[in-house]
This record gives sequence, structure tokens and C-alpha cells, in this order.
Amino acid sequence: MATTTQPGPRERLLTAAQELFYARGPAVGVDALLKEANVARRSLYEHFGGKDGLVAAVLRRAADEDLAWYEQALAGSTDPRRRLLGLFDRLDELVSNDEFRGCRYFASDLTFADPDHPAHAETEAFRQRLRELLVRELKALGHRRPARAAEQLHLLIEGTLVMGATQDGQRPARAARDLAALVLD
Amino acid sequence: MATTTQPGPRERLLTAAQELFYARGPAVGVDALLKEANVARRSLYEHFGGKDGLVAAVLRRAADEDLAWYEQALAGSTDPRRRLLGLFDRLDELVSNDEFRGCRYFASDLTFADPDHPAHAETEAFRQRLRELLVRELKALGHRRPARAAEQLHLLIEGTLVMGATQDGQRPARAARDLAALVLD
DNA sequence: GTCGTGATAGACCGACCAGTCTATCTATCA
DNA sequence: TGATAGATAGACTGGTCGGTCTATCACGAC
Repeated sequence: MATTTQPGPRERLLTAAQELFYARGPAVGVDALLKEANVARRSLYEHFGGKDGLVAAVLRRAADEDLAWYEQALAGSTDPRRRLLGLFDRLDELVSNDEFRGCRYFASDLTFADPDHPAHAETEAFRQRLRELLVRELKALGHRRPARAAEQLHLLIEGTLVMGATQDGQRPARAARDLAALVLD
Repeated sequence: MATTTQPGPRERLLTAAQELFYARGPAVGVDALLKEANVARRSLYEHFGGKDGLVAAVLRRAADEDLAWYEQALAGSTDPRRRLLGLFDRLDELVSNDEFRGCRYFASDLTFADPDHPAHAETEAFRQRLRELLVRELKALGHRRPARAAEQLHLLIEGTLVMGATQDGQRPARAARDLAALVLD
């Protein structure tokens, strides 16, 4: 066979949905997802039970990927302080990219107004894991109040993502980095 | 007449839409808006041309109100530094309220994916006015780099609103206030 | 009185939505 | 060879969407 083995429909759906949810928002229709993934309608309901299940599965996978991205962004140095500041340098690259569309977790929370929607549990879990990652780094730094500093860094990160999504041409991550440096001391 | 004169349909629509857009998101259906405002369907299209026009009109009015809120939040003192820090105290009250649903401008940007949607011009205008307000205060404070500091305060404000909308029970405005104090020096 | 204006109520339209269903095809395995 | 499982294509349902339309009503000006 000349063609490489194609992933199964479940995998194709996850990949296509992750991309479309990010590019066009979590409100994209099921038809668009199926077309993009080249998957039969029935397969979606077999594998995920419905659109809500697909949304939750995509968020779960994205959370793993994004946390891996954060870990890698920290990996530029062994010095705890440089690691955290380097994170904002990576955020600067991320946010400056034309393809950047903002935080997918916040977009999910806003799109699905129903507080019982399974998406909210996933976004909450992601934020918890991100927070724990920040606390871990701050403890490694020997920070006096790691929990409070993590809250501040988290706020700076969220602020950077919002500014990056709405204010084209600026460099919010640089402003956030300077503030982050103050948080660390 | 015992009943006070009722505002016209245009006014009722604006009021109802402003409330419902905030409480349920800008994706609420036209039917719900008409029912809440007790207005005939046709009146909406006579006055605003369509839902998009109503959305833009609501954002324009909300921008005036919100900027007045910011002005009032600054009015607690004549000392430039206390004025800006007091703003974050007011944000703390705003965000701690159970009714707080996040930033309506960012929610509008996320809901209307089409970049040509008239909502985007309104949200952009609001952010510009907010930024000018911050620059004005920083200049009154005699800050060395008012534009840059305004960007940082703006980032702290947006971050506070996101955290307040997603992290229940925390006090992000306090964390932001401490960072704002560092920005001012 | 009558005309015009601006409002009301609500039927109606085509488009799209998520989800269900039938029928068909294609592998793998016995 | 035949049975089974998993996938495909796509018709179809009921509901909601934004928007258009007709018909009626209330009121002020002339």
C-alpha cells in the first residue's frame, strides 16, 4: 500500500474537532465536524454519545497537550526563576501568532451556558492542574507564599491570553513578564 | 393615570437585551428578547434593522455605562495612587458578586466569530476608551511610562474579570491590586 | 371623521441544529 | 463461504434560529 494507514474515525474526529473548536469556536455544527474529519454521522454517536461527549473528550485531550506545552515552556532552564520567566517568553510567541484565537477553555465555558455541561468539569480540571504546576515551580523557587503567587501568575497568564486575543499588534506577554518578575520576588 | 408612562419599545428592547445578553450570553434568541421586553417582533427590525444592530446598540450603551462605572470607581479619592488602587477594590466587589458573569465585551467577541460583525467595532472602542482612561490617571500620577503601565493595568483588569468568572470563591481582584501597586511605582 | 403613524400579535419562511434511523459496504475471522 | 462488526452515506425528525409578512389596533393631527 502506498497510502499510510489512516487513523480510525474516533481519532480523526478528535483531531478535526480539536482544530475546528479552536478555529471557529465550540459552537461549530456537527455537520462541519463530520465533513472535516471524513467520518460518518453514526460514528460520532457510537464513539462519543453525542456532541457534548465529543466536546468533553476534546477538552480532555487538549488539556494534556496544553499542560505538556507548559512543561516544555518551563524546560528552557534549570534555574527556577528563569523557568517561570521563560514561560512568558513562550507565551509571547504563542500570542503573537496570527493563528492565536484565545483560551479554548474560557471559550468553552462561555459557549456552553448550562452549568451542568460536561465541558465545565474539564475546563475546571485543566485550571486546577495548571495551578498545581505553578505552585510546584514556585515552591522549587523557594517562594514564601507559593499559593498566592500562583494565583497571581495564573491571573497574568489569563490576562495575557485575553489581551492577545483582542488586542492585535501589542505584546501583552512582555507586560505580563515584567509583572511576573515582580511576583517572584 | 396610575401607571407611570412606559418607555417606548426601543428603550425596552435595549434594557431587556442588555440584561439578557449579560445573564445568558449574546447568543440568546430573538424570541426571548422580545418576550422579556414585551415588544413586537416587527419593532426590533424597525428600530435596529436586525439582531446584529441590537447587539451593537446594546454594546454602545453598555460601554457608556461601564466607563461611567470606572470613573465612579476612581472617584473615591483625589490622590492619583489611591484612585487607581481603589479601582481594584471596586473590582473586588464586582467580581465577588454571585451575579457576576464576566466581561460582556470579551463574551461578545467570542460569540460572534465573524470578524466583520458590528459587535467587534464596539468592543474595540470600549477597550480604547478604557485604555485612555488609565493613561489619563497614570499621567496624573506622574508615571514615567503611562502607556506601558496602562497596558499592564488593563491586563490586570482583564485577568481579574476572567478569574472572577471562572474561579468561584477566590478573590482575584486582591491579587491584582497587589500587582497594580507594583505597577504604579 | 379620517388619515397616517407606530405599535401590536402572530403566522410563516428557509436555514440550520443535534440526534435517530435504514441501508450498504468492507474487512476480519471462523 | 458465510457470519459478524465496524464503518459508510445520507434520508429524516423535531426543534430553534433570524428574518419577513399580513392584519389589526391605538392615537394624534388635520
